[in-house]
Amino acid sequence: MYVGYVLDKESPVYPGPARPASLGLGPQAYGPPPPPQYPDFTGYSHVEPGPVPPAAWSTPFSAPKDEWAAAYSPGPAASTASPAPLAFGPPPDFSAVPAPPGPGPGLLAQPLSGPGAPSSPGAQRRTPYEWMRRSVAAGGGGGSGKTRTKDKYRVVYTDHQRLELEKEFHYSRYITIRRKSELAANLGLTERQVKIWFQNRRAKERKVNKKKQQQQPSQPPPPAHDVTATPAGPPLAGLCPSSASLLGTSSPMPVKEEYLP
DNA sequence: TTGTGTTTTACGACCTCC
DNA sequence: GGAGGTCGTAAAACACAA
Repeated sequence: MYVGYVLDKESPVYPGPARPASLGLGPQAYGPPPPPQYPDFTGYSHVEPGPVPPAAWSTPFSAPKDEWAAAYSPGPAASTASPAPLAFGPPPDFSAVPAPPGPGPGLLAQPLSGPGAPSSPGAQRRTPYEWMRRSVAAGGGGGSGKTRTKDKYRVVYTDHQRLELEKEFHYSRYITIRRKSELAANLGLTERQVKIWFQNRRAKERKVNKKKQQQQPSQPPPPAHDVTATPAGPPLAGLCPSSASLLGTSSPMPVKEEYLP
């Protein structure tokens, strides 16, 4: 099935910039709106000219966004940016997104210096997003030769890689094929890695949401339009059996009315 | 320093859609 | 049949208390 998988395994995890940074994740990078497989899904369109960010997730994800803003504006540099709402709108120029403290100028404006790209040197021990600094000790992430079992291993993504992935995730829970390709090229990851990262990220979000709901059992279930979880849930009932099961009464994942059949 | 709990990559199984 | 979704899980990486 995964033809490229073998190649992935045989090649360095971080083959290096596959494309010049000038490839740009600019406006065009947000290319075709919703993934073709989700024709009904418009809330996270990359080209939607509407409010920024798309109202669809501005509310449901307000909390995460706050954390997001806090996490990415820890220092003076943050003054130039409020990554939260602004960075994920149909960005006039994505490269304008401020860089996190550390690696350098524009996040996507410069090519990766490699897997070992330095990460936030000034990061503190405990930050809202610990991952922002974790990879430092891990040898800058990928390609450090970390071994697992015989042919299995896992690398630690660099801060920059995570940052960009998070940004994309906050813009849209489901990445388009095109964006996945571009992101992979720009971050020196494989498309497979990007895909899996998004899968894991969604899983994490579901887990967090589930936890939140369990912690607030007394609260009435949120209205259907209150999407506290996977708002984009492209699969939804008809598309994904797993998600469909989540739509049941016991589901901790309320679904926006407009996405319901 | 070590033990333990949590988070992060990565995969396989299974499912649906095209 | 391929691609990509969820779910469950393994194991490395990491944080932190003792």
